[in-house]
Amino acid sequence: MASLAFKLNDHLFLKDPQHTLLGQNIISKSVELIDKLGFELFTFKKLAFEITSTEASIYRYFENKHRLLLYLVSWYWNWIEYRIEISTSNIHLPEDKLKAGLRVITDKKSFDSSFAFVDEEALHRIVIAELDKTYLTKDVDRDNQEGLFGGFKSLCNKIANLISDVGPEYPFPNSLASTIVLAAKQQLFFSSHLPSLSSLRANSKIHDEIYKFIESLIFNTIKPKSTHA
Amino acid sequence: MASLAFKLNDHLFLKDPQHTLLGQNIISKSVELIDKLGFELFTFKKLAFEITSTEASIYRYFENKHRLLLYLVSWYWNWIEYRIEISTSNIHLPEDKLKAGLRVITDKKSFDSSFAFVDEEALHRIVIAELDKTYLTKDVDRDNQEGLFGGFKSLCNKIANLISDVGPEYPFPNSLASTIVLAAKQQLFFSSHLPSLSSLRANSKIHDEIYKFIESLIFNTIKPKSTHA
DNA sequence: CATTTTAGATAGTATTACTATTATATTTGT
DNA sequence: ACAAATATAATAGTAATACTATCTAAAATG
Repeated sequence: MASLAFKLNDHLFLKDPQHTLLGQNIISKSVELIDKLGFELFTFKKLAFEITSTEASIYRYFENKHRLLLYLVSWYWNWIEYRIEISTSNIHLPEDKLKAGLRVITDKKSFDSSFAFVDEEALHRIVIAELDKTYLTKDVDRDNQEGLFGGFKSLCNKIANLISDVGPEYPFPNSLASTIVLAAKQQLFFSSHLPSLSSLRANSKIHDEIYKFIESLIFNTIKPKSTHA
Repeated sequence: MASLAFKLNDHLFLKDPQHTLLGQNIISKSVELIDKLGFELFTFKKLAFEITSTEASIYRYFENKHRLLLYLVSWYWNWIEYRIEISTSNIHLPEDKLKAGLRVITDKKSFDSSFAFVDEEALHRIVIAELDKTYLTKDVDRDNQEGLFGGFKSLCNKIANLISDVGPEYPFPNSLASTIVLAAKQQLFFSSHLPSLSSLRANSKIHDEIYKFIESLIFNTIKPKSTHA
């Protein structure tokens, strides 16, 4: 089994955790722990205990727990973009390319054996619950300058391009791209926790329902059929 | 000047802050302070210092700082809904009613003299930056049972109804409503902090731009023109 | 084999998010 | 007008958090 690694922005970590055993333990156990406790109750001390190491050792890899979260989230977006690349590479019709991309975004996430020490299902739940905390801080602008949101920006930009290929005249491709990427995760959350904020039911078909919601949103918006009808 | 008050869910507070001077000071100064420091760095100790009172006194009004945030956000959504009611009450055409509602959501927020001790402009910034923290917690389900998200749910429901009045056959009114309410604030944030995630420029016309983006999204989605063209 | 790198052990600090208790104002009902 | 209830202030205390610092041992590397 080939084990791949993403090249993430240097500022996300002090020492690249992908290269050492301790680093890989930090990643895999922090995913499990943040998923279980939520980011607020997650601490380096608890993580250290779980991997039978010490706080000080973890601080050698990550400046603080916010950077660790940024690292995980960034890894997630790299993974999504990589999956979109795979699933759109042999499609040529712009409409179908966009649809394939939307499928990746709205699909259920499950373990990807190319990345042995990451539980993608848990990581997806973390992104749903904690993504906004990565950029809704007083440090956004500084963090952005350091390139810490590169993964998310790159993915949204990719979707924006797919949108523009379908509807070159549509004036807001970037806004639409970020809106639907966020809407996909919001609707998943709402459907199971605040159901009155969603028209979708949290059952086995939920991912397909979200896809339909997003598809109708995008295609009707970028190619209002009346224009050429 | 008539001073109005909203009837907010009892569980949001221990003692209603609208009824006492100290309570009003807590509200008005916490808005200023959370806006300035961000929710993480905001503490009851700092707030107590600002209003020359004590931590213990503030704890008599609010169980903890999360409930205070929920209170402020809830107040905000009540205010928005109230403004939508005013601006749509004398409109009869469903399309125009929906448009008027969208205007309220996307418009620049400024001080409303009916509520003397609340700075709505600052409160709007708080909602943009901190809303997600109100429900993206491990306590969502419990908080939801207590009715703490009533304000947001009620507003989204109102928008969903306006949507259904325009397009009765559209299958996802609630999802669309929550999506656009959140998109409006996200785009405002992105346009000034992560501009590559938005097609809109953060200048004096930003609110009008956001309106156009949202309007095209909604109207094309709920009434795809081809259907009857 | 020497040296750099990596990790573990231990200790310490300011701050946070509370809880508890007591004392003193202020308001209210009669 | 006065007692009783309520509201607030003052003070103290606690477990936990998010770090920082230093020193030593082990392991990888050249």
